[in-house]
Amino acid sequence: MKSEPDDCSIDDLAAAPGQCVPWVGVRNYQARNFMRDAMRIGDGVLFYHSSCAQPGIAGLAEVASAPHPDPTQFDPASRWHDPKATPAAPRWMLVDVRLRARTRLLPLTEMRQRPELASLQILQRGNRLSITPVTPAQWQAVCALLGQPAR
DNA sequence: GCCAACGTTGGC
DNA sequence: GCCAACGTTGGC
Repeated sequence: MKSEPDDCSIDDLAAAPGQCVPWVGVRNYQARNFMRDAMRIGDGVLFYHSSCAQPGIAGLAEVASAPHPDPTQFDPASRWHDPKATPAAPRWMLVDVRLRARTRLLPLTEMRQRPELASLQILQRGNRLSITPVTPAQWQAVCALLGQPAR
C-alpha cells in the first residue's frame, strides 16, 4: 500500500492511536476493490513511501478492520470529498491499517535490482495503482531482505 | 518540471 | 459503446 510520507509516513503510523490509521483518500476503483473485497483482517501489508525523495518500503503493517466507508468522502472540507457519495450510498470503502514493524528503508532502486522481486506488481511498467497484491513468495522475499520474520 | 502511462469524462 | 481530450500518478 502506497502512502505519501507528507500525508502519512511510517512514523506517522507509529505515532497514531493504537498505531493504526484508516486508509483514507483512495479514489480509484481497482484500489478500492482490493480493500473492499480482497483484504482480510490480519493480512500483511508492505507500507510503501511514494512521491518522495526516497521511494521504497518503509515498514510492515497489517489489515486491522473489515471494510467500512471512507468518512472523508462525506466531508465537504476534505480534499477527498466526493459530492456524489452519500452515507446511504457510499462510494469509497477503506480498511484500517496497523503497524507491525518499522524497518530499514528498502529503496525502490534496490527492489529493482532483486530478481526475486521482479514480479512485484508495483515494479511493473506503468503501474500507478496505490494498492496492489503481493504473493506469499514475494512477501517472504521482502521480509528476508528486511531481516523480518515472515509470519 | 518533465513525461510516460493509465484512468476518467463526455460528446456523439 | 467508441474514443479523443483531459487529468492524475509518480519516478526521475
